[in-house]
Amino acid sequence: MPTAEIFRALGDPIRLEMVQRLSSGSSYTLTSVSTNLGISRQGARKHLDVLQHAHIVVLKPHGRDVFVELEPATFDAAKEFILNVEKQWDRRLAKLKLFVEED
Amino acid sequence: MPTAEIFRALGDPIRLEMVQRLSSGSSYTLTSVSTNLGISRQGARKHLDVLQHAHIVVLKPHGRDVFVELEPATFDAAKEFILNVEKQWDRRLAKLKLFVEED
DNA sequence: AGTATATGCAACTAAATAGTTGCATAATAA
DNA sequence: TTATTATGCAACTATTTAGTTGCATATACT
Repeated sequence: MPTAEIFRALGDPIRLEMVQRLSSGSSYTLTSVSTNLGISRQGARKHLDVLQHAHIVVLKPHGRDVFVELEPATFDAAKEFILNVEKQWDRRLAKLKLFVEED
Repeated sequence: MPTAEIFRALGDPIRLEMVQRLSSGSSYTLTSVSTNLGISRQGARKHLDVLQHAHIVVLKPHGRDVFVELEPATFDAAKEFILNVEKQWDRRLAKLKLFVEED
């Protein structure tokens, strides 16, 4: 899964809200994740498609309703990217400091 | 800065590439960040606008050229979000485990 | 002074996104 | 069985995005 697609999926207030609900709440079906977001059920459903394609979420049909579950493993790629950028940036600054200090 | 906007800015392969260059490389001007991306200078410039509005990057004009610098502090919001989701998710699983085990 | 370089700004197009409404269907509840 | 609920699918619109080209301008180099 390309990192950009994960970030892209997280790059929307409604989808972030969904993720937050899923991470903290108990059990969620499609409708329960989709209510009180200020948009229609079908609108919300499209957002869930985005999260699903980015493997942030898994949909598990169960009788008449569909349960939505978070897939926390996916966050690791995003986390790694950020941590790496910060690490490399720190190294840059360290090198720069050495360069400035040498004379 | 809303978290979603930061994620959104990172949610594109070209912008991710720019960020990676900036985190590791030495000194970058607008043109040097914008070359070898497969798009035109003006196309790349628009991506830099996105990164700038999300405060991921700062532009510092200097004579005829403009230097581009990373703003690593901004990544903290994104990192916090991810860490929080993972933490809450772990708590959920722990609680669930307790619930299942109790009888 | 004249040329080359780094950048900015604007107009335009094609494609993707976010959202809607309407209708259909399968599973549950009364 | 009839009504209700959870969902799916499709068509449609408005807006945003990604990219382009063309032209203007200011700084730097020779």
